[in-house]
Amino acid sequence: MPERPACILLKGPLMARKPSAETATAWTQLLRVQQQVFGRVEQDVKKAGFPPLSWHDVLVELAHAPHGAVRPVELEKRLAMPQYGLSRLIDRLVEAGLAERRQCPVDRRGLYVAITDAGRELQKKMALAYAGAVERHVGSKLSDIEAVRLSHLLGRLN
Amino acid sequence: MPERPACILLKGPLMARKPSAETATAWTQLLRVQQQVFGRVEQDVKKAGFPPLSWHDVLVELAHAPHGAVRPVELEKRLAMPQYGLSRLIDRLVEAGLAERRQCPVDRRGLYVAITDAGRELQKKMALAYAGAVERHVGSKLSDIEAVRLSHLLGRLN
DNA sequence: CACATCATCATGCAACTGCATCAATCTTGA
DNA sequence: TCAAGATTGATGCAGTTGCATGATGATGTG
Repeated sequence: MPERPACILLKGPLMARKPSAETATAWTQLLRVQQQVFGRVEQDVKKAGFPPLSWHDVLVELAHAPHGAVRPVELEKRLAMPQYGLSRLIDRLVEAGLAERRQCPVDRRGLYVAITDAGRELQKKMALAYAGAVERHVGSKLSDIEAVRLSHLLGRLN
Repeated sequence: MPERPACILLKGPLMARKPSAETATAWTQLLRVQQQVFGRVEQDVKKAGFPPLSWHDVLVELAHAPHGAVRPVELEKRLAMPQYGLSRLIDRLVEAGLAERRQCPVDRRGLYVAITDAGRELQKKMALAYAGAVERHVGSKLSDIEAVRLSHLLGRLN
């Protein structure tokens, strides 16, 4: 079977096939619900006196890593975060005394970001507030079966 | 801003029940997948030379409203956008000649935001690029049945 | 080796966001 | 009617993000 012939219709912006109504609804729901639920969870955590959730994401990665240290490059991949965003997030963590930068012995371009004791402590406290908020805004609204189905459907988008 | 109901169980950080593993997975998937998919769609639209998707959201609301004009208060509700965010988004739309502010005859605090011809034109073109990107990044990855199930599960979180 | 290319991380700048607050107007209730 | 309070919208400020680019060190190739 020959390749689909190069189609002039696909060249310009007009080539786009339209999504079905079902797809459109799923798209808008995805945006809206994620925004709402994320907002509620982060608000709860902030109102408990904690920094943004992204701080926690990094601290968890560090806390669970051997020696409490990870290369930024590795964090970028694990957290799907842009390089400049991570660089500045590390700035803030360092500024707050929660992490420190160390020279990487094997690659002198590179770094290790290491969690401090204060970082570990904050991470543990924050995890409680975070978990509570997720339970309140997600766990209590879905059965485990539904949660699995949701994860699975979301996974198909990746 | 509505007060959160006082709940003694929510007072300390320690009271928080932890979410199940299923819930936790659903939460992380929700964040990750939404971020990824939204990023891809918005990138596609931007690379086609269009402004952010939020512009489109407002333009669509305006375009479909009677007389092409809506009160900001109404937009806030429909788009679930914070008041100051919308106020500034309107600034940008006006600045770009896509909308204009008009005095509201029935409430002198209020406004009407009205779409311009240029706004209608952009909205139409943008809708094509937007629809194409959604079809590419969402529609093509889910059957309609799955999309309905996804919408339904997401709806339970709201 | 010498050079071009790539990988890693930082940063200047403009745009955007969140928060608090202000100004103007409307609504309510004694 | 009038004062207290609520609603509507804008804005100053600090913090954050996106984009492009720079600086430095690694890697690969002739």
